[in-house]
Amino acid sequence: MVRPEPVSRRDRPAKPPLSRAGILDAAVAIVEKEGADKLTMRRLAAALDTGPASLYVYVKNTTELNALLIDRYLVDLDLSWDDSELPRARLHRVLDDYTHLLTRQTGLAQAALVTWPNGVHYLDLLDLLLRLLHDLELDTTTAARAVDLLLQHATASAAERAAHSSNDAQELSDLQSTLDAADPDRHPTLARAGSAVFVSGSREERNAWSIDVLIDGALKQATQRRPTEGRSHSE
Amino acid sequence: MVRPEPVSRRDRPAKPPLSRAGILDAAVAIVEKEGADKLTMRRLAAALDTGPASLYVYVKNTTELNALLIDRYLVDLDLSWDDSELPRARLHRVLDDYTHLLTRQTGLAQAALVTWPNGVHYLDLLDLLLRLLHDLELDTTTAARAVDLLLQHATASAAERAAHSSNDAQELSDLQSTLDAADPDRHPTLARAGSAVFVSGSREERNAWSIDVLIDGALKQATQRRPTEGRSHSE
DNA sequence: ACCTGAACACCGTTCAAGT
DNA sequence: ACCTGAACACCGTTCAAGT
Repeated sequence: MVRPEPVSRRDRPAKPPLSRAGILDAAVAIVEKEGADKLTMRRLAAALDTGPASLYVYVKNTTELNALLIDRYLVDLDLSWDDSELPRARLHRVLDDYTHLLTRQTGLAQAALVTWPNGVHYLDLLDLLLRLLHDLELDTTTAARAVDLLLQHATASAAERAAHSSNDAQELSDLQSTLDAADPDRHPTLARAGSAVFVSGSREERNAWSIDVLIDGALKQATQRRPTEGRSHSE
Repeated sequence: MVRPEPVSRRDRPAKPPLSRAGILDAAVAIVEKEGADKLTMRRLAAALDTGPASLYVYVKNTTELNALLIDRYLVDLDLSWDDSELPRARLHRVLDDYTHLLTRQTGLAQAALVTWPNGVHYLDLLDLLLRLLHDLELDTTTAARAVDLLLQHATASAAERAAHSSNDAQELSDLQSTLDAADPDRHPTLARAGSAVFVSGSREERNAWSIDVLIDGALKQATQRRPTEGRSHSE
């Protein structure tokens, strides 16, 4: 019974001690090289030349790992704002950037949807969004809710795109043919509209449209609140 | 070597032959009893008293299984509409129902987010939504996009709720404490707003607010288009 | 032709035992 | 005290072989 020779211990000069930062670096390397869906506790441990159990000393579970990873990615986001750019345009840009960031790696957006990113870079993003919405004359409560809605949309869009564009996803034609199966008697409105309307425009254009809808809708909500501004006696 | 006696063959009278419908029934039973996250090919096969390989004769993969299952659940949705109910109110009700349906079982919403439901009941839902939006004077293109946006919001909300409320999710307090960690120098807007604004109001109220934002935003978009109505020469 | 046992290639998490 | 080998309890999917 020949045991495989233990992988040479001298290759890396004294395998560095584990640490949150080191684990995160290795995680990024895996995501970059193999995609976020290949980031597993076992692979991560293997990359760090240890057993999976060791990771649990530094990271509570997979959910926490994902939350940390997302924040780590957020550092790449451009969050500067000089007033030469109109707030609405800046809003579009940062949300596009955010969506792109999450789309780059399959699985990252998925994680972001069900995970509150945990870290300072996420707070940076929230701060900028709030600032921009304030600049559009939204009150604090409305702005906070709008931030929620805008980020939810950006994240969900990224998750959808990543899911549909990769591996064993459904084909776009599946949706088409489902829609074409609309029975004019049972689905008159749908049949009259035609399946084409659901895929009209480019992804970028649709996305920009959605962001404007969200902003305008929030603005309307803030306006309705305006009359009661001085002191809110009703409601 | 004592083989375990084969589980009695006479318990169920002549194990019924497999079929798409039978598989789906068994899937619903599992989801109902153990939650959608426990629905796996292997468990499903076990429930049908066969090996997992057999399922692949009727279902392409897990993604297709989920798509079929979601449509199967959609049958419970109330899609009637008599004009005694204002279109906006009806819109709220059907979207609430849809969110509830997906929230009931962890994992169902997750699947819906990355999977186009496949079947006639989904078309029924689309038809009603389109009809209601037309009634609010939206043109077909705007209505179709609004449908997308409304369903995306409903699905994402359900996924978030299901994820955060169950099993090994992050605590709500995690978000609170992340927000409270806002450094007044680095995150002035956030710190001034306070962490409370991000969790103001009940879930139902926040949800209703979001739906109104989406509807109003879409209405604005449709209005802007109105001037060019007769024939669209520009753009 | 239709079905499936068994195998392949993985997972996350825990805990007793080692240093 | 800190770390981890090995085990526990699972996954989805394929394919050669059986009826």
